[in-house]
Amino acid sequence: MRDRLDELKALADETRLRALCALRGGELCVCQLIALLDLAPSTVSKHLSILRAARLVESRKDGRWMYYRLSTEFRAPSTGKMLELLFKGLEGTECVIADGKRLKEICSENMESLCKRVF
Amino acid sequence: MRDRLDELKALADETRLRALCALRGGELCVCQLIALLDLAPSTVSKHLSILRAARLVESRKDGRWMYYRLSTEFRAPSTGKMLELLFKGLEGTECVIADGKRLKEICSENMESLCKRVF
DNA sequence: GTTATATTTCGTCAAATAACGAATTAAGAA
DNA sequence: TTCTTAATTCGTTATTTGACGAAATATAAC
Repeated sequence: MRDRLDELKALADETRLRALCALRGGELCVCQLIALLDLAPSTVSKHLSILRAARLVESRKDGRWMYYRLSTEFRAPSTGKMLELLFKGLEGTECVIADGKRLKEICSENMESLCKRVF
Repeated sequence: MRDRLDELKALADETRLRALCALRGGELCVCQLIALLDLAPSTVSKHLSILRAARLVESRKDGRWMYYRLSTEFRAPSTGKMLELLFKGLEGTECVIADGKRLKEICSENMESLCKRVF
């Protein structure tokens, strides 16, 4: 019950849902998520730590950069299926579409200059 | 997005999850839910109104009593499937088993005397 | 009608949460 | 080494949420 509640609480926030949707396309650097979500670095970092604590995302460090991606293994097998349904339900949402466009621009940007911009 | 968030926020609370699980067995009167959850009537009523606002439960009035049941139609088709997965993941949970036993006792009780007890 | 009773609404308080900036950490780059 | 920089942790503040009891509402019982 606790595990399932942690997952649901992690999902029940617009910013974190947007971050998860963005990660569907593959791993992203924290600075890219900061640019997308347009929030303070510390705020985004906190959101990511909540998602990671619920095991919804995993991370890897590469030099100065930290990359986050959707988890492939979850605390319960049903969680993965739930997420797929959730994402399907969110596809086509105004917000998700807008984020998708914005993310394309962000990903085309050079990461060094992106970091300069967001920090 | 807002609809989906309302649903997730409604689900991201232990008391409301317990109430939903209890309703899997069929509709229940508010006083039965009060007895199960062991919270103040006003508190339980608030939780139910949150579930209803998210369209996760429906209600019908019968005389002095108000009955709540799981919705059959949701805001999005995926919601029903998500709920099934969620319930499946919760089956066998210590808390859900305990509630199941307790609910049996509660349902065997006469409703008049149950109400006397909880109010 | 009046009274009793099941439920909801409202106001309040305490705890949890999301936001930020400042300080800290960890990893190149100079 | 020292400096820069990406990211996190910490401390504070404003907002949201969950709990309760008191008051209001609605319906049956008298």
